[in-house]
Amino acid sequence: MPEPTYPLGKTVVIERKGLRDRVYDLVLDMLVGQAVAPGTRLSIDAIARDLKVSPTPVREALVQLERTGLVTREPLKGYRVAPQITDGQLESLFDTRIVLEGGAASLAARHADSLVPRLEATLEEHRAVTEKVQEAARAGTLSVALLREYFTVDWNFHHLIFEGTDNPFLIDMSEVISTRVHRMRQTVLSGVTDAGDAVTEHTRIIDAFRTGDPEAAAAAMRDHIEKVRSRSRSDAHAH
Amino acid sequence: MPEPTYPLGKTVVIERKGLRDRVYDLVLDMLVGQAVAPGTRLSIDAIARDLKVSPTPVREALVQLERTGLVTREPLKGYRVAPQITDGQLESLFDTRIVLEGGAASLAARHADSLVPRLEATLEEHRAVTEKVQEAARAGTLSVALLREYFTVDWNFHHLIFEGTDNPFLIDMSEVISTRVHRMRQTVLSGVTDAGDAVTEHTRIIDAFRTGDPEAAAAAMRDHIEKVRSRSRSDAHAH
DNA sequence: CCTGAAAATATCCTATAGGATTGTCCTGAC
DNA sequence: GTCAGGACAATCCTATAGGATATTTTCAGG
Repeated sequence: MPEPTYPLGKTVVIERKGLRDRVYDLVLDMLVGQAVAPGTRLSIDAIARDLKVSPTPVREALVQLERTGLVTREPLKGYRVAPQITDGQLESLFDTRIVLEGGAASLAARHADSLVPRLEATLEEHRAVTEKVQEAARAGTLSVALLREYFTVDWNFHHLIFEGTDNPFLIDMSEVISTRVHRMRQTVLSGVTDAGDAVTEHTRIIDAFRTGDPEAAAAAMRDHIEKVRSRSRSDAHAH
Repeated sequence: MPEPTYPLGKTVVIERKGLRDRVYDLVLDMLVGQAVAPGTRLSIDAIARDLKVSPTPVREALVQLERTGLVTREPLKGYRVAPQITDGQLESLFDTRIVLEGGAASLAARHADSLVPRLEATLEEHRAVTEKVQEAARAGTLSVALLREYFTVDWNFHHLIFEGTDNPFLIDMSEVISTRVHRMRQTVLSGVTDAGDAVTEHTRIIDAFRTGDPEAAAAAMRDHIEKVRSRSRSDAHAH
């Protein structure tokens, strides 16, 4: 006898998470959200007291966070917010992005047909938010919330391409890149000068996808990231 | 007053690890060592009883292992050995390797001078072990230990190139690849047919590094991995 | 013999307690 | 004033206990 089907529309899968996962989400939001000084101690007991939970789930959440590179651990000494990224590491991060995202673009070109419309939709959001940012910048009322929104839609474009590869390993690695990039933007505080450039470069990437040539898509992506790198350098120098 | 320097020769850094890290190492060795059936339950309490420790450090070790993809977790249900890799995932894994290792070879070519000698040394080991494997295969006395030794020296070559990039992010990602590749070889049990081919292909990679051309190194690496992929396919088909 | 529900067992998850280690502060000697 | 040594506090780490959830077993009814 088949069980009755309930007309729930889209069946929303209820995520059954334990305390550990909720603590993880909270601490992660705190790290990528408000800027917290690198090197700050993350006391297990203190966090537990703050969140009104026992230290046990907090410990497990921090173990999980350690793998993302956002926090570092010294045995018997505790956890700290990962130190500020050095110039050398920043270059390494861009090198890695060029390798990873260039390759992802090449692979995603296989499914360009279904990918391009989604990229266009995201680009439209990106364009809209960019206008709001530029407007606010002229008026001198550039809020942190708006900046965060801008970073999010910007990254959404890159993330879509990773998902377009349909490759679980690459998608997994994109998460690692994502946290590092977001954290970098917090501290370096760049990304305002390139408000317009990013949109036009993303447009070129979509154009490359439309040709269906994987190498063209990869080249457009590499070119974009190289330009982000050079803009980032001049920002740092202007500091 | 400078503190006295102790003539300890090479100062061995004593790793201060807690119980958690030792449990992690033990379980990891068990997973990549002896073949354990995918889907096997990893009971926290059972492992704790086996190792004569409390469940707490075991839980944290498993949280850490979850990030490597070797084990999966279902909240409130427990941990399991990650399921057998599917054919589609295997293709994705090779795609990722081509992207990642091709890019790594390109970047490592910057330091080709210091890298080539180390690659040659590892290749020599690889060649020696290969002969032992072929000999044993002819005699019909191919032990698991010898096979594991072969896989190790084979991977050492690839790992050296990652280290040659001097890029912490790429090196980190190579670890993820490493565990997956080792686990795949356990189950697929390939790698015997290509005993000779791998050495010659590695030789060609070194030759490419000698030219100093990053693109040549990347191409040689991509070519090698593509060949490993096709050999893997025919092995699976022969099964 | 098979089906389905209820009890029993095993397991996961969180909380609490205590030992071990590290960092800090204070005192006293040179 | 500077440095060494010791006591105190804070923190990490492991162990144990108990509630909550999942799984297995048992058993009654068809």
